[in-house]
Amino acid sequence: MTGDAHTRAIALAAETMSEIVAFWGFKPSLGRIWSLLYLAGRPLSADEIAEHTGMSAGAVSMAINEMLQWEIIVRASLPGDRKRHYTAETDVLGMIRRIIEQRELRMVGRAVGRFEEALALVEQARLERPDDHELVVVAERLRGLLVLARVGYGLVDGLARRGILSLLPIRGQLAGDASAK
Amino acid sequence: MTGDAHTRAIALAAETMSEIVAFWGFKPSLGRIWSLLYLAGRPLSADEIAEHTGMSAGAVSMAINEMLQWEIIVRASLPGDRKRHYTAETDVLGMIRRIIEQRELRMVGRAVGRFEEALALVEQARLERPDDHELVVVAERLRGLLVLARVGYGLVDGLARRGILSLLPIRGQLAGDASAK
DNA sequence: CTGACTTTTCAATGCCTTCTGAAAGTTCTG
DNA sequence: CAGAACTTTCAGAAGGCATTGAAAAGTCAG
Repeated sequence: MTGDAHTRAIALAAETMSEIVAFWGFKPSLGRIWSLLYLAGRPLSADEIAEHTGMSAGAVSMAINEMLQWEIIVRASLPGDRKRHYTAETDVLGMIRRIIEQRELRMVGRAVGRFEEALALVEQARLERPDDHELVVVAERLRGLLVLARVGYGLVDGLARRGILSLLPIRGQLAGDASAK
Repeated sequence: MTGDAHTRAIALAAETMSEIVAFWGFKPSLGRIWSLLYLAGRPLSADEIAEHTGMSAGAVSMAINEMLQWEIIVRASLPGDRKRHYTAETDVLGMIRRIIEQRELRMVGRAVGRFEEALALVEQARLERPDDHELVVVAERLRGLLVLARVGYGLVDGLARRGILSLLPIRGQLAGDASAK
């Protein structure tokens, strides 16, 4: 890592964020770009982003549009410049809430539906072969998965509705700095 | 999807689980194999797994060892058979707790450390150039990220210690079936 | 100890996702 | 409305990751 402390700090934060969002299922470059915009503190144009990240103009364009869709960044019209500029959405908790609502909730919901479908298939098979003990086991375990998936759905739904911070109360005591800033 | 209802049900559940675990950052095949073992309700050998999933013996071996490490499946010695057999761990909540503890907690912890490092770099740069307003903005925002990361760490840590179900109380009312089974 | 059977290892392969580079499309200015 | 500036699109390239296939290692019964 080269450059002055300022540059290195931004690179380090961007790299960290890229890993976090990759872990969370997004392209790493989205995290890098968001960090760049967030820490720049002013609107940047697509080619400034390309320059700082080393990405091609095409890749930057695609990343920007993906992030606009998630409302993770925002367009900022800068007077006197024909280029479009972008700033990072700063309400990180809101971003997380939105993503949970639009992505995780959908995924868990689909899982619930598929487990229900699988269970229905087994119950149907049981009607035809009531004495098959194996089917009893499968049905029982599928019911277990289904219950779990439904509980998960309820949790995610609650998170999406109330926001991540609704989790904090359960922790009893929260580290002092959590309410700073 | 072909075969009788029983077979299709298992395939559907396995596919669903493979997507869930893939989403969660594991290889899809781990989810498929776990489902297979979970729904089989009896110990299966490596080649039975290979047969049902269509994977090669090598891939099955690697998947099995990865799952044994996470304690997601368990070895079961079957008398009279030289092959090793495996069963699925059935305590799904315990599995989740373990994974959160060993993986998510580590990752969030690393993020905290890296944001601290980045902030330290910026503070150092500020000593040299106290009038650089840009550095003030960067430092302030980095502090924001750091606070968030620390709160996240606290949350994940709480989850790992108390288990996922510690989240349920916050939901006020829980769907009736959550405490079934 | 031997040979058969089972599991592990790992280089080569194929697959899938993301990025590049350039052409096409769009928007703005004069 | 012409031309320049900027953005988007997309076919192909690159790279990363999981799987294959076969050889090596390990295990067990007799």
